[in-house]
Amino acid sequence: MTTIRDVAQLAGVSTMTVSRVINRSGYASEAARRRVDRAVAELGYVPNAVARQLRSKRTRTIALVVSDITNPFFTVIARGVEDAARQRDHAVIFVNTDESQTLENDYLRILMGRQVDGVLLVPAGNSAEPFRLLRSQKIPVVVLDRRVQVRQVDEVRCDSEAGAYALVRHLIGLGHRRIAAITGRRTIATAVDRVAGYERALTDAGITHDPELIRSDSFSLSGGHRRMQEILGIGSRPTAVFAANNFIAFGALRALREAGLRVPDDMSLVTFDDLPEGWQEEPFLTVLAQPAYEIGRRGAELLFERLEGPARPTRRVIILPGELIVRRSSGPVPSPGPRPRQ
Amino acid sequence: MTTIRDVAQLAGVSTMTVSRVINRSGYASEAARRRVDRAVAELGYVPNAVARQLRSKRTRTIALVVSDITNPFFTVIARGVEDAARQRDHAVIFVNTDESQTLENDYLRILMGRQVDGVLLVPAGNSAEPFRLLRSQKIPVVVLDRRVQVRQVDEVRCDSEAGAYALVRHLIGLGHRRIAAITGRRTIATAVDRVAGYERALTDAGITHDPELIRSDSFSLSGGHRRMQEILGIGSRPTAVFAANNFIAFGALRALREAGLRVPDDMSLVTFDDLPEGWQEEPFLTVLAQPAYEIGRRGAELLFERLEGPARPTRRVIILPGELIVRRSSGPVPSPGPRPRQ
DNA sequence: CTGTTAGCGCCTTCAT
DNA sequence: ATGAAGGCGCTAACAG
Repeated sequence: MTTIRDVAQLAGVSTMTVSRVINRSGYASEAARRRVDRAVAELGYVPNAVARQLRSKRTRTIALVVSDITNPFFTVIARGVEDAARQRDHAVIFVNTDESQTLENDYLRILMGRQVDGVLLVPAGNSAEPFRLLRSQKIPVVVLDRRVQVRQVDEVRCDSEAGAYALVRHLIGLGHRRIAAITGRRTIATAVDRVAGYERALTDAGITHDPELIRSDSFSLSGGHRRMQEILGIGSRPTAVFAANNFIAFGALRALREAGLRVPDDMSLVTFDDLPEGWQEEPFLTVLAQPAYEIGRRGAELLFERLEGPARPTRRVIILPGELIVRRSSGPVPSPGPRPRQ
Repeated sequence: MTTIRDVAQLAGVSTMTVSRVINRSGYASEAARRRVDRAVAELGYVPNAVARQLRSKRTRTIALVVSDITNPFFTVIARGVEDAARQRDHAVIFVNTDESQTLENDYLRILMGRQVDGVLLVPAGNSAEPFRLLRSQKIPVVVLDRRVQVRQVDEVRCDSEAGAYALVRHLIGLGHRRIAAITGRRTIATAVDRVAGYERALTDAGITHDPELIRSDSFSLSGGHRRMQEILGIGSRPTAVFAANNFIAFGALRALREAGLRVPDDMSLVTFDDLPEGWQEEPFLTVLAQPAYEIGRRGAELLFERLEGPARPTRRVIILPGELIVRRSSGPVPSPGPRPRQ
């Protein structure tokens, strides 16, 4: 490995001069500059960032902690984060917690050890522990996607309550009055907020909500599938379903198809989360598209602001609007009478 | 920040003893061990990995360089890499090159500076330059997904030629004889290999291939869309299309729908790459599913083997089989005569 | 079993 | 404009 000393030797100057030339800091004569540049090129010298980090106490590295990078929503967030980080010459370490608080905790300790400058976190639970941990080492954190109980933590997310409201109001506009909701675990704030928006839409329309129509499970295919089956089993079926995320929606869709029901002819279906163009053949679901890329990008920028000027004690919460995209999965209430299937 | 010295002081031992206890290396009396553990807990001490890295010359960090993490194929690879890395206590730095060789080069230099122990690379081009660069710093590299001209580089990928062969043979089995192919830029080996498999399948079936039916463009929605439109414009239309990846397939599908053609009634469509369950409503395309997770996982494992025993000079190439999944987008040849639409 | 010494590669500080 | 000394936090190597 070639070090700054090798360069200094070849250029016939001290290591300090090399350092100054490389970092464009301080003075250096034109002659010295040229000789150093030549030596650097000749040796193929690349400064050792680790040594630099040890000296400067900054790693120019941030971490993105999500539940599963395989979820398209988080993937797009990751891309937003990466683009913002590149602009500021920072690297990004990604980790997946699989929604496990234990794993999250383990990872945060590792990341702290690695001296990351900041953390973008999609919290696996609603504990304050991770924030205490990070604060104990003075590592700034920005929470993405989820609302959190902890005070004094910056957040960037989509407005879940308003988004759910828009989706359900759309259904009500189509004439639906019995509308089911399938949401995630109530320990995750988004699951709660989306139900809140759903309930407010019903209330505003003068519809009393039937607790039997609200189901909670994991934000997963199997969760959506299971709860949709349950809903199909109850006495007076709803005519529409609001799914709290894309996985739940696909699970529900599967259950509907298995039951021989057509969407939207027999049942309307709307959901949170759109898929990026290119990941779907022909968009079909009426969705509330979250600005995932922006959540990532702005989250990272908020973090960089903290890193550069830590003297800004005020907490910041950025709530981005979602976009209602009406497609073919939502339609008018099916006419009563004999079911249209044989 | 609390350092190893603080711990040593509180525990009343030397820093070396603390180091030994923390790393479970060398001897330490039960008493010393207990006192150190207590001190560590009391101070909330987290060892500084950066200092460790500087000393030990190993960062326990690998990099994954892909074109775009937003592509589901790479996302799943990333997950495979991350899981393998976690098992070995390594962190992963992700970067996106957007298929730009310049960006790739810039990133590799940055990663070298950060002293990553190894690199998993999906090369943006077919230049040998990145490999020279990495070799100059003795950083092991494993190439994922793509075949590369450079000797002595480990590779893990799916068998593109055989996969294309299987897809096209499937079409031939359905009776198709005029089959178009839309592939990516010929600078990328996978684009070439997939056409080779396509051609071999035709040849084996005694079909002379019409160069007019082979189109090359970027591996993108717009590429697939544009080339499909062209193909629809030629004199004697094909009855089936082989798309070389999922983006091309979706672009082609869009062009077909815009032209009022139904799949598979008017035209069959098959493609490389499946979407993970949960990202699609109801799987529709006949695909050659690549084992993306395995590509990532085994690529990382190959890299770790190199890192642990660098005394294995032989090059290794792991070629994983894809899986043909027949769905509804491929069907028999449409009967001739008046077109079925108005 | 434990401690001392030295130095990883770089940059801050202070001289010159 | 340039260089020498020193140290970031940790651990190899070598004493004891």
